[in-house]
Amino acid sequence: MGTTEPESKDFIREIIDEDLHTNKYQGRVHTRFPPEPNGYLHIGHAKSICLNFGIAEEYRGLCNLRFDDTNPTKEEQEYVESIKNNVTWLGFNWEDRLFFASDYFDQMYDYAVQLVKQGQAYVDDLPPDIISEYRGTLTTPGKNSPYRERSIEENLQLLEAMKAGKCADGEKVLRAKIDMALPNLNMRDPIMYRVLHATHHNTKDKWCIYPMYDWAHGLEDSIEGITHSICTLEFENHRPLYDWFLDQLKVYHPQQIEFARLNLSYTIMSKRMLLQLVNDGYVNGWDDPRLPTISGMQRRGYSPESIRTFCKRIGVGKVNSTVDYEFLEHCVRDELNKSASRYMGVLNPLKVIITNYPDDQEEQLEAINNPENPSAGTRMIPFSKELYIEHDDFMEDPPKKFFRLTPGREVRFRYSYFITCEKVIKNGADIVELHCTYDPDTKGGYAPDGRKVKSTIHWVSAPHAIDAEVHLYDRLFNIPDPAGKKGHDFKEFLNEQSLEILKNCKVEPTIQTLKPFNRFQFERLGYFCIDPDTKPKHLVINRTVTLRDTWAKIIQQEKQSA
RNA sequence: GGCCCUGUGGUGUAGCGGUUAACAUUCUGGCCUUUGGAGCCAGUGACAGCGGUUCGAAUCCGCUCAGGGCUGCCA
Repeated sequence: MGTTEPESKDFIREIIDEDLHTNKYQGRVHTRFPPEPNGYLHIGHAKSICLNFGIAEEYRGLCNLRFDDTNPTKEEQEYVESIKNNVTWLGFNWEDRLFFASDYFDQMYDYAVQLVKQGQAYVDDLPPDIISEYRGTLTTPGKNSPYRERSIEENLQLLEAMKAGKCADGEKVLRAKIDMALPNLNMRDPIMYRVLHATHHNTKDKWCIYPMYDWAHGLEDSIEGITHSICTLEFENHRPLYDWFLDQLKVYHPQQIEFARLNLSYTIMSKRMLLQLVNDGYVNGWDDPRLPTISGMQRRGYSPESIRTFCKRIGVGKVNSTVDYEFLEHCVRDELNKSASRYMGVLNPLKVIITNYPDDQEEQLEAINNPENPSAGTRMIPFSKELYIEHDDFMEDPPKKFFRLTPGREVRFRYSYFITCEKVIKNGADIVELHCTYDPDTKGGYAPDGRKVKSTIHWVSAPHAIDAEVHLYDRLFNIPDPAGKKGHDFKEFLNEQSLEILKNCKVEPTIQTLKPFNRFQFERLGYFCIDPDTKPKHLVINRTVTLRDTWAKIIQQEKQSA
């Protein structure tokens, strides 16, 4: 099957094993997933969710869902709702541990006062551009602010004034007093609080100063008793600061561990870029099936299981890497192959008349729902004199490797009869209809005389067919790394053919029993799901991914060699 | 010309001083098949380089090279 990966632990689980061995946290394992509610979650976040919640499950520990909402100018309630939905949909449960950084604002303020009292934080009046200038550069040390040596008393009063709303945005900040000459820029008196007169989605107008990430994050972890604070590589240089704050405060001290975030080829993972595609109408909302957002993938037809398997199989490391999107597709196909029921649907219909089939007759034929899973049972599908087949399954003048229907050739119509094409009806160059005959002795698809056919094609009975609109999706970008092309806007590489809408599709009647988001396979075509925009008289179906298509590959190769 | 992190097939991972360097995916062949699906079999293909330690190095050490991150009152 190929889904059983060798038993080996990633470096994070090795660290946890070691901590358990040395009893560093009294046998506890407590992680957290800490999204900022400033956009929708994507597949990269799914990796983090699976890591954090997965570790908690494996070690019988706990994982908190915590919103890191320290910047009210970017955060919205809509995003917190979507994030909660996504985590639940992926199959994880935070139980009673839903937290917000903003729950701790009072406590954080008290800690800041403590640091001021210890002489390790001060209020700075320097304007932003000067603070930046004083910070120095990568290769030169910074300079001390002239306000750095204020008395503790004065700092206390000024901090209180900041909190009380006596300062305009940007007028003052609270800074940690560390060392302006340290090679790690993050340690050059980092800002702890800035003045921001903004309404917070949670605390409304209670605060007009908000904590910075570096100041807040370790405190959040400490307050919640987190043992392993797992974050992405770009925070590596922040770890000394994370440690410094907790050490100075002498509070419970979790361990920060950094791993490489996920990159996927032919798409983008930046929240900023995703927001742009959504806001500027390049896609139809955050849940557009072309987006790598969890909501988009859900709508596209990805199952939570397939995403979890994908996240597990890509592994966890410290090397920046890009996973082939083909691997993601492999993971969905692999999972849906086992779980999805099969149906028949025709995307580009070509009418077929079975000339020797009685005019008013119809039959119900038994079809297997899922050959990979006998317990999925069977269903009945109607057969009649007029059928639709896929236009691509007929060629009047076929190349030699084409096994499907051609003039004079006999093929099997799946689960029904052997059919021979006798006559092609054309309108100019367009093939509009096929006149065929069937062999009544081949009912069910077997010939009593043992003769074989080269191929089996799918079909739908015309009078019974349900009309459907099918959305075919392709990769969003034309190049593997649209975000990394220097000197170019990523939108230049948008794939114009990423969405193809087919309005004249014919599907078997059973499809009507399905509900939005239900996933299934159209035999020989791919995996699909019902779009939530489906209305009673208007069926909309999204294609998740095609089946592996060796015929398509042959055609492509011949085109290339021609 | 600073600091931090990282280099194993095309891609993603395993390897923890002795292995014919493993697995998955991709690609190429073949078998099988009432989905040109699935499944099965085979093949191509990697330890960044140079020194050192050692009987023995992908594994330990050093240097070089390469990639990534860091100069928001973003997270």
